[in-house]
Amino acid sequence: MVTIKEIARQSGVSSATVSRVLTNSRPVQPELRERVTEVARQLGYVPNTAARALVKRRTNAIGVVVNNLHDPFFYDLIRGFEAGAMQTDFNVVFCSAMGREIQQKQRYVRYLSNGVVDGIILYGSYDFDEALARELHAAKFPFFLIESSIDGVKTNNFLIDNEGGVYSAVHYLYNRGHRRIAYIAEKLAKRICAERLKGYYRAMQELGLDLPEKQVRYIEEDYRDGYSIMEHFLSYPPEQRPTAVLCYDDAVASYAVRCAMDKGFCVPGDISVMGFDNQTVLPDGYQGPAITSVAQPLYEIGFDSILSLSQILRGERKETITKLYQTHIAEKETVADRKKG
Amino acid sequence: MVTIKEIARQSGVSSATVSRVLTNSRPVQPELRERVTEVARQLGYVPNTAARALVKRRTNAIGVVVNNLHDPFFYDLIRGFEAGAMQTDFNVVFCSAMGREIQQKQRYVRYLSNGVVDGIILYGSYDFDEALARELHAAKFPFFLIESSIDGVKTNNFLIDNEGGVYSAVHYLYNRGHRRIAYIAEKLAKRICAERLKGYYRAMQELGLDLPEKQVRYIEEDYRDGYSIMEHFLSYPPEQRPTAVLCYDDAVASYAVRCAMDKGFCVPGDISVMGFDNQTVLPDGYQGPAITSVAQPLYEIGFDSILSLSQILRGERKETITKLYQTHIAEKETVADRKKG
DNA sequence: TTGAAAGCGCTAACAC
DNA sequence: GTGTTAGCGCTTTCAA
Repeated sequence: MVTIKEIARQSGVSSATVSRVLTNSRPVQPELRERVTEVARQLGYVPNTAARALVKRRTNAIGVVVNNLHDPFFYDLIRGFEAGAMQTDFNVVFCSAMGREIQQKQRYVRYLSNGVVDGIILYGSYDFDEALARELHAAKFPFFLIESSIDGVKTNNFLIDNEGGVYSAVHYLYNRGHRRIAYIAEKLAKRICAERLKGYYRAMQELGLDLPEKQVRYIEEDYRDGYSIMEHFLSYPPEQRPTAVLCYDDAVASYAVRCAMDKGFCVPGDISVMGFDNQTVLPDGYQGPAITSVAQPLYEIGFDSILSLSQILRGERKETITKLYQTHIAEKETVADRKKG
Repeated sequence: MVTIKEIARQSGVSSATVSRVLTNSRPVQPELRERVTEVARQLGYVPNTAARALVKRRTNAIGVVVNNLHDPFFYDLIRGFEAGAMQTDFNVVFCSAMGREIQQKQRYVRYLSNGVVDGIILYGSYDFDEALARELHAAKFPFFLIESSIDGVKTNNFLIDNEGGVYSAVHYLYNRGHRRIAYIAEKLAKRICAERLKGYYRAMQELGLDLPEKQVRYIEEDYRDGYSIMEHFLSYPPEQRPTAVLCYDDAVASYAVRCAMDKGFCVPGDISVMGFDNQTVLPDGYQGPAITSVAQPLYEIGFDSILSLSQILRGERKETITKLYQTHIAEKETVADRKKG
C-alpha cells in the first residue's frame, strides 16, 4: 500500500503538503504541486478510505440497505439508485439481507453507520425497519426511509400511497362494471399490507358494495397461496363469485391467474385479476396474460432518494424531506370491461 | 458517537480492557467483563469500522463489483452472493457501475480496495475488467474474478465454459435434425462474445456443416437487433433458410422469437431458436414461448465465490483457486425435433 | 506557503 | 489480567 508518507519522502516535502495537494485543500507552490502529483501518479496512490474517514468523520459514501436485493421487484428501484449514483460524488454501496432477516439487516445498518458511509437509505416496511430507523434516529445518523416512517418522529422519508393505489384500483374495476370485487391480502408485519387492505375497505364502503367479509382472504405462507385462494373464490356459485380479484401484489396475482386458467376460466373473460407493483418479472416463469396492476414510481424514488440524501449530507438542504408518491394504474390484459359487449 | 474511551471512563477501566472485552481477544476478569459489557450495551456502543480497519488492516468485509446490478441477469448470481454472505462473518457490499462504464467501475474498485473491504469479487468479462484485475493484482489486493482472467497471470477466478456451452448447443440442435444452424453474435469487447462464437465455429466445423459465413450475423447496437437479424434470416428462400437460430444470449433470442412470430412463423414449428444464460426474465415484457437455452450455474458461482474468498482472506486456503463451471442445456419450448413427425 | 505535531477510534506490544 | 503507550494513514491545527 502506498501512503502519503511515501509520496512525501520521494518528493521531498512533508506529508502535510502532500495532503494539501491531493485534497486541493490549500494553496501549494505550483512546482511542488506538480512534483507531488507526479510521484503520486507514478506510485499509483489511492487514498486510504478508512484513515480519511477516521479523521474527517466523513466517508463520502452512501449505503443502501434492502432485503432480497435479487428480487426482480427492485429492478426499477436499483436502476434509480444507479442513475442517482452517477449524478453525485458519493460512492454508493448496497447491502442485502436475505429473506425477512432482521439480524442481518441490523448488522448491516450498524456496520455501515459506524464509519463506512455518511448516510443510509433504508428500504422496507417491516416493523423491524421502523425499529432500525429508530436506532439510526437515536444515533443522529443521517438516513432516508423508503416505504416506512417512525410514528411521532419526523424523518426523511419517501412513502408510496399504497392505500390510495388500491382505492383507485377498486374504482377502476367499479368503473368497468365490477361489483363483486374480492381481495387477496398479505398479513405480514409490514405497514404496506395494512395500507393496501385499508384502501380496499374504504373504496368498497364508499361505493356501497357488499361488506366484503367473505371476499377478503389472507395469504398464509407466501404468494403461491394466491393459487388456493383463487380456487376458493372460483368455487362460489356464479351469482356470488367475484368478477374481479384484486391482489396484494403481482406475485400473488400471477398465481391467481394461473389457478383460474388451470380451472378452465378465462382471464379476463370470466374473471378479472389485478395486482400491485407493476412487476415486469413474475415468479416461477409465469407466462399468462400481462397483469393489470397498480404501478409505483420506483425509478424516481430510487433516483430522488440518492440525490436528496446527497444534498442533506452536503448541507445543501436542512429541512426534513418527506414525500408521498402517487401510483397509477398500468393497464394490461387481465381486466375485462363488463359494460362493453 | 460513543467511543471505547467513554465506556472505559464510565466503567472505570482502561480503554485497552474495554477493547479486550469487546473483541474477546484476551482474558478479562469476569466482573470487569460484565461491567464493561453492560455499559457498552447501555450506551449502544457500535465499534467504528474505520478506526478498526485502520489499525487492523482488516475490515472484515467483502466487496462485489458488477455492471448493471439491476439487470435481471444477476438474479441467481445475487441470490448466490446473498446465501454465501449468510454463511460467512464477512459483511458483503455491492457496488454497481452503470452501462458499460469503466470509470465508475474503476472508481468503485479503487475505493473498496483501499480501506473499505478486504477482498473484491469482480464480475465481468469486458476488456476493462481485465485491466482492473491487473491493477488489483499489482497492488497485491485479494480478489476473485468471475467470467474473466488475466493473460499470463494466475489469479483466483471462476470461469464459465462459454465455448463448450455453445458447442453443445449446436450438437443439441444437430441431434434434433437441424443442419442449417445460424448464429447471432455479439461483438462487444467481452471475452465471452468471442468464446461463444468460437464454440459455434468449432461445432459447425466438426459436424461438417456448411461453412457458416452467411449464417453468422453480428448485433450492431444491442439485443433488440436480434429482431432485424432474424428478419434477415427469414428472408432466405426456404431451402437456404436456417432451421435453427442460436443466439448469443436470451435477450437477443427473445427478439429473434418476437420477429419470427410477427412474421407469421411458428416457433419452434417453422424455426427453432436457442439462447444462452437461461434467463427467467426477458426484456420488454417478452411473452413468447419459454426459450431453450444454455444455462450457467450462477447461483453456485455467487455462493462459491463468497465462500472461497472468505477462506482465502482467513488464510484457510493458500492456493490460487481456479474453476471452470460447466453449462447445461435448459430444455424449454423453442426447439423442434425435426426427426420426429 | 510549508513543516511539525496532535489526534481521529481503535488494537497490540510491552510492561507490571 | 490490566494499564500505559505507540501507531495505523490521514487531515488539520499551530507555528514558523
